[in-house]
Amino acid sequence: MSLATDTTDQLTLYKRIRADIENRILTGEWPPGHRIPFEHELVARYGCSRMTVNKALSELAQADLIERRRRAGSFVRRPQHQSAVLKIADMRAEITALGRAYGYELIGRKLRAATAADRDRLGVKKAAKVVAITCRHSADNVPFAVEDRLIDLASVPDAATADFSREPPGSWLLHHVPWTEAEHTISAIVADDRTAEALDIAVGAPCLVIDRYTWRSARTITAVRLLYPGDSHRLVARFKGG
Amino acid sequence: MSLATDTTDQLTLYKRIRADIENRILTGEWPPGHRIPFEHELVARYGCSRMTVNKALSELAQADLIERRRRAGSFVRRPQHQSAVLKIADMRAEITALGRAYGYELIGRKLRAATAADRDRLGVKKAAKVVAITCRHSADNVPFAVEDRLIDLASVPDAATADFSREPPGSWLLHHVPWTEAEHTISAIVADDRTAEALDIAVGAPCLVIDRYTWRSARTITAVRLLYPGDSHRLVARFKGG
DNA sequence: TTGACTTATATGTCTAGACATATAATCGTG
DNA sequence: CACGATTATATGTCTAGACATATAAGTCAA
Repeated sequence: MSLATDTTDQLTLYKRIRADIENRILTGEWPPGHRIPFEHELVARYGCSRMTVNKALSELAQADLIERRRRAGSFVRRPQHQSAVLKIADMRAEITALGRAYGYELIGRKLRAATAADRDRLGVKKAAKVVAITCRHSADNVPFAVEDRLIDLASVPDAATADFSREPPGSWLLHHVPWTEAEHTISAIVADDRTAEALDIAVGAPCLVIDRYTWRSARTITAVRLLYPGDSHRLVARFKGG
Repeated sequence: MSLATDTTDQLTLYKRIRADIENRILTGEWPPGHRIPFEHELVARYGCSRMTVNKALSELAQADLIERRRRAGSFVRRPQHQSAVLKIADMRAEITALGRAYGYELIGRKLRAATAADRDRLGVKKAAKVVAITCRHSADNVPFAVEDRLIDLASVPDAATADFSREPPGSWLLHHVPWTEAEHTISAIVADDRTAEALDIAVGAPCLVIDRYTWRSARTITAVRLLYPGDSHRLVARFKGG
């Protein structure tokens, strides 16, 4: 089997080298732990300069496919933990992406000094002002999810005056506070009276719960709880890895 | 404000350049759409060769923080969709990572020709042989999740003879069929009699359901349904992005 | 056998060039 | 004005070197 003739693509050299090695790893020809040829060997094999193979190997290392160790060489990494990329677009995008009509309804909005429960939810210690928002998202006029959100005004003062009667707080935040980090907790509950009514489902029906806690460089921004009807299978995540 | 004096870290030059630009983007100083200085400008500013700033910019482009356009320049990208990295380790790792004792119990294992339902679950059309496995994972002797799995023997013939009485099929597969792709569907149900008994919870209690469908280069491998007690908040996902 | 020192070596970073290539901007023409 | 041809330019890739640095492996003494 030749090295690089299976795909006669118009690839640049370093991309071909990278693809060659990637294929060997993905097909299992070079299993985890296997030592990749040294850079100087690849240089000889492909007849190019070391910078070129270095670029290919560096990208493979960045993708966690190989591990590079000084003096020792480069090695195929063992499959990492399966990690799924869960796309949680903002609700409007999520629903319109499904080809359904997006509907939004503000149920409640309150500006208040943080209660003990608020502080706990946001993970802050000192007293602060917060906005509490409850709203509902619907798809084709059917309830899709209810949202219960807390925004820390110390981090996002503009949220005090923002008009959430038309624009969902998630979309608003996405445009005003980019590049955040977040932590998600996914769980299931059975609907209580209030939830059942909001989602138009039966009391005792299963609900999917996503708690998302968002911050930005150690500053809390918002905590949100999303409730979905449990039978809807909407959190689809694809992942690559092994 | 100086360019690179805030962090006097022992970083290599290209990493410092990358960090400088990244900071400017993350702080909002350079908002989406902003044009990054041209390579030759950065060369002048940092007093280095073009390959060095090119490496910094290439990595930022790989990380989707900037977009590079020939002749036009490099531009700060608008925040992508929030995407969460959902780590779904194999169950043993997941439980031991929590510092709890892992327990495994095979409940049933059947080798059979695929039924219509099996084919549907696996997403294959032609008849095939499958292994159906039901098992339970426990943490500190408390039921943690029940697993209901189907393995396509056409793709993984070894699974026919593998001993799943000691080793969970997930771990086994992870070691025998690396580098797969998968799709997850997350939903919620209420426990029926069988589920309630298996998880040692009340009938009607909420359960979190993860359906994972795994393939490898267009070949179906396995379909698994995991049932967790709904109150356990174990699917924690952190994400970065905006 | 163990620990400290030395050496060899593979990777990490960097340079000062080069040519390729896509494309924004300009210029000319109908 | 519209449209096609030309040009300028920023990025993309590549080279043939260089020195730095971490570390596996070998060496030697206690």
